[in-house]
Order: sequence, then C-alpha cells, then structure tokens
Amino acid sequence: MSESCRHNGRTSCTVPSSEQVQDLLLQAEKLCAGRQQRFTELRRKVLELVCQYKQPVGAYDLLDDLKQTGRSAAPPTVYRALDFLQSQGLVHRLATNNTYIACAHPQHEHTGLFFVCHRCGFTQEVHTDEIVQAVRQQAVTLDFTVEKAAVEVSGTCHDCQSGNDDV
Amino acid sequence: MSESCRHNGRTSCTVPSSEQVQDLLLQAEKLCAGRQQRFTELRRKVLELVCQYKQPVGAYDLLDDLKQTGRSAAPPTVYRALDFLQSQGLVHRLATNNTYIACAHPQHEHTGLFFVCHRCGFTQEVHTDEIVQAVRQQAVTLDFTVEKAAVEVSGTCHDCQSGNDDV
DNA sequence: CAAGTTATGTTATATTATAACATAACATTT
DNA sequence: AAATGTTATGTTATAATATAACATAACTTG
Repeated sequence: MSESCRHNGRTSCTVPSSEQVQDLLLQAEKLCAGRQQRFTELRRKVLELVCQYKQPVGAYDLLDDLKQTGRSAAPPTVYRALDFLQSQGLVHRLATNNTYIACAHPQHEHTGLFFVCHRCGFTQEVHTDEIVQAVRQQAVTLDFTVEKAAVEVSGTCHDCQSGNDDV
Repeated sequence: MSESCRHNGRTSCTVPSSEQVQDLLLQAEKLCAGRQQRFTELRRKVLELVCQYKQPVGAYDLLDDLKQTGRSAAPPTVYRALDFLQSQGLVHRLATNNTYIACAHPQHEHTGLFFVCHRCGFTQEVHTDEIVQAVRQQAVTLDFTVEKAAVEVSGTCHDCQSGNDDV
C-alpha cells in the first residue's frame, strides 16, 4: 500500500481540505497523462468543483456552478465530465442518492465504500479490507467476475447520535 | 428448491418460481398482519407483479402492468406501494439501476447483497455473513449506527463468462 | 496539412420520482 | 350505526436525474 495513502481500515478517507485541492488536481493530471487520457480544462474544472464540496454533490448543482463561471454548460457537459472522471477513478457516484464525490486516493483501484449519515449528510469513504475480501470471496463462490462493487451504508454518524441538535 | 430459508452464505436467494408466488404472497400477508400493517389489494398486486418478474423490474414497467389489469394507476400508485413493500422488507430497491426485486426471504431483517450481471441482467441476492460482519465492524470503528446497508456488485455472471453468445 | 479521432456545444427528450390536494376506505370510540 | 380520526388511494402536475442525437471544434497522428 502506497506511502502517500495509508487507508488501512481504520483511517477514513475524507475529501481533502481546500488547500489540498490543487495537489489533487495535479495528481489527477499526472494520472491521466500516464494513461494517455486527456485531462481537459472542462474536466479539470468539474473535478475542482466536486473537490470543493466537502460532501457529495448533485450533477445539477455542479451544472449551476459551471454556469456561474461564465462557461456555456448543459446537462451533457457535466455528465460527460463526470463519466470521464469516474472512469479514471477520480470521482465516485453514490447511487443511493444520485450524488458525486471526489475520491481522495485515486492512486489505486478500489471499491467504493461509503457511510452516509442521513441526518447531516456527512459521507465518509473508507477502506476496509475485510469487506473487500468478503465480497471477492463471495464472487468466487458464485463464479462471478466483479467489475465494480458499490457499498453504501446509510445511518447516523457519530456526531448526530449524541442528541446534537445544531447540525 | 426452497423449503423454508437456508441462506447460509453459500446459498443464493433467487426469486421464487411462479408456483411459489402464491406462497410468498401468503407469507407477506401474515407478516403484515403480525405487524398491524395493511396488506391491501393494491400492495398485494404490486408484490405479485414484482414476484412474477424473475429479474429486477423498473417502476414504470410495473405501472404499465398495473394499467393492463384495468385498474387506474399513476406513478404515485406504484411508488407508494413499492415504498410500503420496501418498508416491510418484501421488496428491495437496486439503487445502481433504479429497479426493484422481490425479497425471497422476508422473514428476517437483512442487508441487501446483490450480484448483478451487466451482460444478461441476471441478479442474485445472497447472504454473506462475512460481508455483513465486516460492514458492522467498520460501523463500530466509525461509531456509526447502521440503518440500511446496500451492497451492489456488478460484473459478469457465470453463464456470461463462457463466451456464451446466445443469452 | 489532411484525415481520423476525441471532446464539446446545443437542443430536445427520456426516465425516474415526488408534491399537493381531493376522495375513499378503514378503524375506533361512542 | 354514526361520528371522528387515520391511513390509503386517485389524480394532476411537476421536479429531479440522465441520455439521445447531431453539429462543431479541438486535438492527434501520419
């Protein structure tokens, strides 16, 4: 497991703080370059927007943001960019609530594991080898070739359990 | 096949064969009665329709079917019935493709674990204690109270791997 | 620079789901 | 059984999410 990323089942992978966004964009640029993929201005911009949200964001929110920047934009503009970013593992889609979130560790392939608080919306991406292994083992049993696994757990986060009313 | 329910991590839970649908409806009726929930004609009908599909089905397909029966029906008709059926654990929603599938073992609470073949659409619900336990353990680590966990794995099923072109 | 490929712009529309409010059916108490 | 409250359904409209289809622009490669 890479030095720069120590997600070992205890460490949560939250969205980077805003001063880290530039780093992440640079990293994305390098990853794409290495794969002969075009990390265009539009794609960079969409990734930047996704990163700036600390939480999952809807496609139409991103579309509004894009329009704010003066650039012409329609739904396909943002959906195509999101498709590309997902294909490169830079963004995950949360199927249970139709939102998108930046991946904090795009260096290595992984299944998306999310814990989503349905009270405050806080969403944590985690790495849990046990879950990944269990899914893989079940796939072997079924003779099923896994392409993509999505694990989305909804419930109440730490902060929202403690009768904390002011979220 | 199914006697009662022997889902032990090796047994896949497929949708019951059509001669079993009536059993499942009876079972659903009893479950609802025991919970003081109203298993109305409409809800029964929608569950019956969902059961008759061997595979996940979209809400609007169900709506079309409902209309076929002569009954008046609009989107809320089917969505409300599906919401109820989900609340009773009789139906699962597959978030990754916006479809609904009957639960073959509504007797006991469980997280939905699905392997979906993106070639033929074949969808298998399974029980895997290892996955459930791993998710539970991670939740404890995060101090997260799980309400609902969805695991949806997409890939290629056994039959579709073997260069089988005539699916 | 010519030709092929990939990305983006643009318009329209498909698909999925819910809001809001009226009516009907059921449940409970009297 | 009538009155009342609650839950379910009917109905119309619309919101929210996503894609089709085709034209143009920008890169890429020989």
